[in-house]
Amino acid sequence: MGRRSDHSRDELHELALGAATRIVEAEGIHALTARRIAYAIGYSPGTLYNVFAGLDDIIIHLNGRTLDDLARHMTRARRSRDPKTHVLRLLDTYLAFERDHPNRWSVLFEYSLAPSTTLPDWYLAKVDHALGLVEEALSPLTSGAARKLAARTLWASLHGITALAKSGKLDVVTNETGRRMARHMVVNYLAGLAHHA
Amino acid sequence: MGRRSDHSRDELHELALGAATRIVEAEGIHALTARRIAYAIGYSPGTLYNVFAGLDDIIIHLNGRTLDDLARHMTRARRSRDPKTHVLRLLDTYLAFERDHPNRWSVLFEYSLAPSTTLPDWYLAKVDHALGLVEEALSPLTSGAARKLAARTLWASLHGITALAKSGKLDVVTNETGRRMARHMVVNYLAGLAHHA
DNA sequence: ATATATTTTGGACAACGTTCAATTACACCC
DNA sequence: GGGTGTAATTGAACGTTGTCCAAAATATAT
Repeated sequence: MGRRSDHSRDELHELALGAATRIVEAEGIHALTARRIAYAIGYSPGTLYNVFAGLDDIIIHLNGRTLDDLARHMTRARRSRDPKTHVLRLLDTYLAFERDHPNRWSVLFEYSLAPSTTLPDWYLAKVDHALGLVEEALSPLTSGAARKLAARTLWASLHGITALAKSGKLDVVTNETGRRMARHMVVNYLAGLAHHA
Repeated sequence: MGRRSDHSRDELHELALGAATRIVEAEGIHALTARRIAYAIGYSPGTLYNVFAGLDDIIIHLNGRTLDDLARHMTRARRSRDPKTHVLRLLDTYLAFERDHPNRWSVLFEYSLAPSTTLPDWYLAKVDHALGLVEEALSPLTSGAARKLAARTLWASLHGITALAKSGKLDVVTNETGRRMARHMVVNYLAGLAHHA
């Protein structure tokens, strides 16, 4: 079969990412193969390679989308002038997203692409945007480069807690313990920040 | 070829893990295949499946060994009655291990085995042992279940910082920034702990 | 209508984890 | 020593995988 032009390049891009999202959401990254995505949208594997550089490229785009969704979800947190209150609310939205989309969360953070491949700029911009939400919450407490550092530290720490709790690598059983650890970390870290300031 | 008895079952176990360690250390987990391990020790792929349940099993054993090495390395940190000093020294040994064995560190923390497979007890015991080193440092500050929680929170947070810094997912460039974030987190978290106590 | 350009395909390739019948070497007994 | 049974080892096979590419088919331009 030759040229079909049922869909434009952009439409194919969109279709493929939609199918990839559904597959990952339902069955995790193990089920995400080039052939499955292709057949799910009614095309052949080769077509995907006209639109994407490869499966890694698809996963990066998928993660970009997940990052957008996560950030959008976090914007629903009620704001507060009190950093602790604000960050804890952000934490709740973060954990709710992870609870509702565990497989996409896993791909976003746990999938490690081939070494020495750097993430594209548009992706890092999305990361910055999500981090901006945390920075905003910290603004009464600190500013400038220190605030950027603090937001990244918080973000990475919460990621570590969620990741290890989820993987069972901490001998931590219940889901509730993960949330307690995360809150515990936020409360004490912010107390330290406030105390040092 | 039939029975050779060049090596006992235990020797094969040891040989395979040694080869796996070398392969991962040199080329990362992508290079770790059943065939490569087998040919590296002069046996065929099938033989590995008499000794291990599968590649995942090999990786778990490999990680157990890495965990031992990491814990042994951390015991070299000089102790201190001051929790902050002690934990910062543990952090230095941790980061030194990650610097010297980046690929093994990645496999230890970033490799996610198939979902719903729980880690064996002997593995969790090793985790507990490493966590015990952190608990020890925290003993002047807290005790019992709170200390266990604090040690796990610290460990997981540092893991998150190291992991995200390493993967380039934080728009953080230099290695030095990772260390600064980790120290920043330890200092403020412990200050919060001390302040709340 | 013809020619050119662009999509799409589907099979090919090498490599993967894993399995297993067949083969071979060892240990034991007489 | 010779025979027998057991256990270890192999290598080919299976069904996958990501990726590539010559060929085919369609859209577009002339």
